[in-house]
Amino acid sequence: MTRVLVVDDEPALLRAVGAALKARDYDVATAATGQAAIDAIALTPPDVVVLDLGLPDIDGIVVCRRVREWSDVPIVVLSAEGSEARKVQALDEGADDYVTKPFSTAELLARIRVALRHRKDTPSPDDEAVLRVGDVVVDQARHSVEVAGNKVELTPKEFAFLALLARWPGRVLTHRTILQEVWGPEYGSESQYLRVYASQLRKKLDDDPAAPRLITEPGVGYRLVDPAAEPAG
Amino acid sequence: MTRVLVVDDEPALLRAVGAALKARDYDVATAATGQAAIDAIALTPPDVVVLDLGLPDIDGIVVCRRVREWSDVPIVVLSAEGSEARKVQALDEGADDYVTKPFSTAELLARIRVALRHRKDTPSPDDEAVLRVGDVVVDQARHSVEVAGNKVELTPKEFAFLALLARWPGRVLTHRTILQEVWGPEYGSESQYLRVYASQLRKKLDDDPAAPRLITEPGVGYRLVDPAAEPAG
DNA sequence: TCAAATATTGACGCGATCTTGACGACAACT
DNA sequence: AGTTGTCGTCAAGATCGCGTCAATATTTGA
Repeated sequence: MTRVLVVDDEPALLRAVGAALKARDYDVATAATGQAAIDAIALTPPDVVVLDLGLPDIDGIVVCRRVREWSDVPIVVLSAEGSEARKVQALDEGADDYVTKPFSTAELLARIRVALRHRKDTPSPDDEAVLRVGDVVVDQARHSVEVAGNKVELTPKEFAFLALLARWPGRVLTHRTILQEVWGPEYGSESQYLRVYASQLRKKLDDDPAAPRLITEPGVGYRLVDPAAEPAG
Repeated sequence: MTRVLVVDDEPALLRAVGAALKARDYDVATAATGQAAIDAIALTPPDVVVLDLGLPDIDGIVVCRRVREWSDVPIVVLSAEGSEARKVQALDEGADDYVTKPFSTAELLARIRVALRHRKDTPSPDDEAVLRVGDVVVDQARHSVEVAGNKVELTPKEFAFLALLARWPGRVLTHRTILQEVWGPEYGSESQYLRVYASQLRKKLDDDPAAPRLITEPGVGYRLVDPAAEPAG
């Protein structure tokens, strides 16, 4: 769940903002002082911080600066002061937004959503989902398989079977595990399927019985040999 | 140099904001209408956009939404309207900040700095408005598509489907992913839609079964072939 | 409001894929 | 040697997913 840390010394405001956030299913933590806020952020980093500038111990802007030394957590500043200089200072010290009191709850929530959007992890293209086991290349993004440079056409179940083995190179996967991963959780004992598909895979992978890629572990399951791990084998 | 696009239909405001930005060594571009803004962002993507909501042609919030279809460029909204509902809507439609007129120049500049700070954090996803995959050209800003130089008319859903595939050239997008991106988060199992739209797209793209552009990955999803990535096919 | 464009849903044929049963090979154990 | 159980292989039938067309509902725009 999304964690929000609300920092303010007025219990009334904490209660109001906290309730609004909880109603939206956020996980809310609170702090009443600057030091408590810094400790809380360090101990259990929230996804976003709502920070009142008027704290009894440390100036809110200093809290911003201190936190920014080691954390990029989004900070939404609340303040009764509308002073332009103060706004500029807070924003330049690392605050991501500045809301002047009195503010509307709906607006604060919207600005919190914006802050969270910024921290949203990018669905980066760097998750190279290409598995290589020996001369077998399984590209999970393209759902394509190559063996020794030659493209191999696999059916959906064949692909799922091979990809599963390729994710655990050299490791034995039990009949039960394979069935549940490929066929679904309700399967587990239909090992005839495995024999059929292992056979088809060996055929399509052009597997040489003298130097097999797909190994049967009798009574247990199957594995894909990993030349990188056991060059002697 | 850092590029800022300022969008407003009041010359006075353009001049004032433009001057303040230029004095800080920003590279300033301007647009007076929503359409001009969208075109400018597509043509020469700025590092941040300052967008007035009160435009003569398209509503500023719609501009936000349109731009967000393909770009993550930070948008700082300006508005004379202080209405809470409008603020929330703009922020939820993709605006990163909302400044109510009259505003202080210093504050606007500080908020622009914040927006730029965010931009740096996200290295650079693909903010390309025009996608090219083989001989298919998808202009996300104009919602137009060309195949081998010929314009193709697509319905909104057809366009969204194709643009999604074009954003991930060569990659398989699962049925579920496509449904959620094109139809909405509440969809996920209506794969009949996909068959209908894939069929229509193939027809409109004049797809040759012998050299298909739109590939079905049985049991998984669809992908657009990327000749640049796999010339061997 | 009406007409056109678009989206949704149902029906159906086709082909690939999956499932199932049968059978022989092989090894371990009795 | 016989028995038993697992494995590999094959092939026939059942099933499922896909593409396609068309009818209906809904939305959009004038």
